Amino acid sequence: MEVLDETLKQIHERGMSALRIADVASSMQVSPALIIYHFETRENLLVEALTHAAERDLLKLHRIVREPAPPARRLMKVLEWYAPSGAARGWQIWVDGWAAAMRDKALQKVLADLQDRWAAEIVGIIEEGVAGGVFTVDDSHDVVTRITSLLDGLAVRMVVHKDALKRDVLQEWLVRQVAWELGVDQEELRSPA
Amino acid sequence: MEVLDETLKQIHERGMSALRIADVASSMQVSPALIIYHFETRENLLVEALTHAAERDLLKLHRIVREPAPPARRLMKVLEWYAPSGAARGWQIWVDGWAAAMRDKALQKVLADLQDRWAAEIVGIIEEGVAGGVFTVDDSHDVVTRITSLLDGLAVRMVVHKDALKRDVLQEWLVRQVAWELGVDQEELRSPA
DNA sequence: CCTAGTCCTGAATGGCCGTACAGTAGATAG
DNA sequence: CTATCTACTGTACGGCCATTCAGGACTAGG
Repeated sequence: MEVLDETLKQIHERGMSALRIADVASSMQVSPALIIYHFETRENLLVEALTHAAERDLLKLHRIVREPAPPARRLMKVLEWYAPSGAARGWQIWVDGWAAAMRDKALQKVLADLQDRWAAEIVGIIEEGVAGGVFTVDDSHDVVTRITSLLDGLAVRMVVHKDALKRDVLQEWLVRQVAWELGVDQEELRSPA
Repeated sequence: MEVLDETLKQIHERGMSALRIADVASSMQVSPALIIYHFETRENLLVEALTHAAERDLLKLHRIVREPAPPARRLMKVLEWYAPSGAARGWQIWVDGWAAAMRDKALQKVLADLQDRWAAEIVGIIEEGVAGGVFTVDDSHDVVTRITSLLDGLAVRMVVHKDALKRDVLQEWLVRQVAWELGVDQEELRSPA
């Protein structure tokens, strides 16, 4: 949906709480009333926009997970893609989303679903690796929670305190952590030149 | 300051972006104009409130750091206190703060200072431990960034997706991570019964 | 006393914005 | 051709809220 993309763009620029229907409408060259016509309320627009963003991310994630490549390779690809880059476009939205979700059940559900499906995909990769004898884990779900939590925390540092953390350092630390969690050598995870 | 405490309470209840001067004023039984009289603008009130919260946390932190106890003990005490509990009162404010700070330089500075001073205190403990031969680290500053990032990420899960993560599991994982980072045995970190 | 300063108030002001509503234009179908 | 439906618009309502302003009250210093 065009409107949802524009809404996400506006959220990225102004922040979720400052999103104005009038802005979205004028960017799309339609009347504000039309937005309400389709989405009923501003709240609802926000929820659908985040859902849309989540769905898009999950699609991309799924594509990587399906690729024909060894688990280690795919896992690192996922993490590389998920990790914030300079603009960190996607991340700003999630941080905004966390803040909003603390007081909004609908958003809470959207984020919880996103989180669950994310975790499930990664758990999948890891269990493939375990089955193939390359990874050794205690509880793959816990491992995923820990790895993604670390990533979230590091991402906050990049997004909030701009460039307090370089992207390649983040990447490096991620490799280190993953190697430890999965009982493999860091070299096996590093992407080939 | 009374007003700042009340402001923090309101932020906690309604969220930063929804804070209304009128609410703070009426809770304090004064006129809204008085708030503006003292703080000039709403923005400014928010910045000062967060600064106040940061200062309060840093004071508490410093008290723990100064205690006469082995470094390992003090480090765990700090992390136990910083970790979110059920209500997670403090944490909600920081998540809100992150979101707001992404678009507000003044807040960015407040949070960056808080972060730096936090890190510095913990680095202090770790270096004591290293000097005493109990800890082994590569770069103590990096270690702190990693540990606190993990904590932030786990905290998000507790605060946003309420109770998707039990407090004692979080604690457990923290011990695990710290033990690894500092090259000590987990048992040496666990708090004595 | 008087002056000046500080703290505080009530009552506007001004602007913003989500939302409701009544209605238009165009397409579709019977 | 008519009736209906859908997508859409302009306009206006209604409320909310930060901020301003013109003072009032109380204090302290001279």
